[in-house]
Amino acid sequence: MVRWQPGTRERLQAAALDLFASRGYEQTTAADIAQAVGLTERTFFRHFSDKREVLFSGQDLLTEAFLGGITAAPEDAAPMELVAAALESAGELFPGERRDHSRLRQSVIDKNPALQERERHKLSGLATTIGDALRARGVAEPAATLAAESAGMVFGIAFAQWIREGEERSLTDIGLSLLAELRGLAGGESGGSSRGSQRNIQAGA
Amino acid sequence: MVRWQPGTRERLQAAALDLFASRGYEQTTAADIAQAVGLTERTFFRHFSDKREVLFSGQDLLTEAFLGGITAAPEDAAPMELVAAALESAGELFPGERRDHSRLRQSVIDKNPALQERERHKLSGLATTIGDALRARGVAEPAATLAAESAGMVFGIAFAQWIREGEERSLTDIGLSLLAELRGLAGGESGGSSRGSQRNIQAGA
DNA sequence: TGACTGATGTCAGCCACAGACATGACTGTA
DNA sequence: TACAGTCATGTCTGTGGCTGACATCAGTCA
Repeated sequence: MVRWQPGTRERLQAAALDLFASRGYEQTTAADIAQAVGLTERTFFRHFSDKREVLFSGQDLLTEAFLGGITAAPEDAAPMELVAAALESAGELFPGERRDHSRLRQSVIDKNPALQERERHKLSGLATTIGDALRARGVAEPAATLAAESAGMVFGIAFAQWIREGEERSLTDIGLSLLAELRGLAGGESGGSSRGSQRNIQAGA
Repeated sequence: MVRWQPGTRERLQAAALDLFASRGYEQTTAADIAQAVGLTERTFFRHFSDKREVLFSGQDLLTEAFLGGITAAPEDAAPMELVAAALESAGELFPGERRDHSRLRQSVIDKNPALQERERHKLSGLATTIGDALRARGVAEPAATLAAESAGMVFGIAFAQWIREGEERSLTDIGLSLLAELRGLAGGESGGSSRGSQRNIQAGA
């Protein structure tokens, strides 16, 4: 098992993040990254289906966390409670120590539209998978799709807040708080006089 | 104004959709599309920033429709009411006659991940713009972001339903119905016994 | 020992896309 | 009429993302 240096993917990912952060994403070629860890461009593309993907591995772990939260929830949980359970479970994947790394990674993504596209796509795939899980648990349409997409949406907003400078709450706390806010927003009197929502708490509070 | 054939962009778009639909997206080169309307590849890329973009023009119209709905809403409308207004306004952009064209276009997109990425990205950009509009109207965070993303999310789901075979309701009807469903889902008793959501109406009903 | 496997290298090629410059209507103006 | 300016287009050339085909070669297993 030591025929070649192990952890090739990880070394490529680390080198890629380094180079992207220092030199910029577009200014870094796939060959640069490969060369940085003593490999060839061709090998890079054997490990990652495309150049962007080197920043987006580990998606499966996130998906599994969401799914795990749903599976572990009580049998009679309502859709939005399943979403809450999923968010809690996913939040555990991002302890405080990971915040700095996430920040660096996100700063790279935020500078490049192509990377933002991929990020959205991943989030969207996550929502699709959650939707499948909800339907498998018997949640009907369109509730399953709405709840699943809401989960992805809340996670995305929560994550963005989590890595904001000065933010100290855990990802789970932020996510659950956003979910509560959404419930307040959506559940509000449909009649139409909820000026109250204008003075809602700040996400950063 | 007739120096060159007018409507170059539109002719390129039509040719692209044709070729993508018959031959497949990846099997169609930018040069193929250009040639189909008597132009060169270079000219194609002067009209569209990249190959995918030829399928995604007209985004501005959609954005404007959403924004128009928000602007026209009563001063004291709650965030989710603004979302409803935006959805109504956007729905008008897609009358029944456009359904078939939308279906064809979507069938191409559904077959190619790269195109799906771009589609999500556009929807996400739309949500961002809506968020700005909501904040400009005084909606606080995180309500503005949540409402804006919800608008994009509902629009996306509604659109997918609108082009489903057999669907006959208008896009606006579907969108408003989904929004109502979301409000029911989210607003439901947070206590945790809404088994009722399992028998919610089908989107296709 | 020898067949086999699996990660890697090498080579050649396609295509998306971009910069630089030329062209050839057509327009406005003197 | 002539001449300069504009603008969409063509031409040429180059880079980088990505792929298929084939070779290599260390280690594994029969």
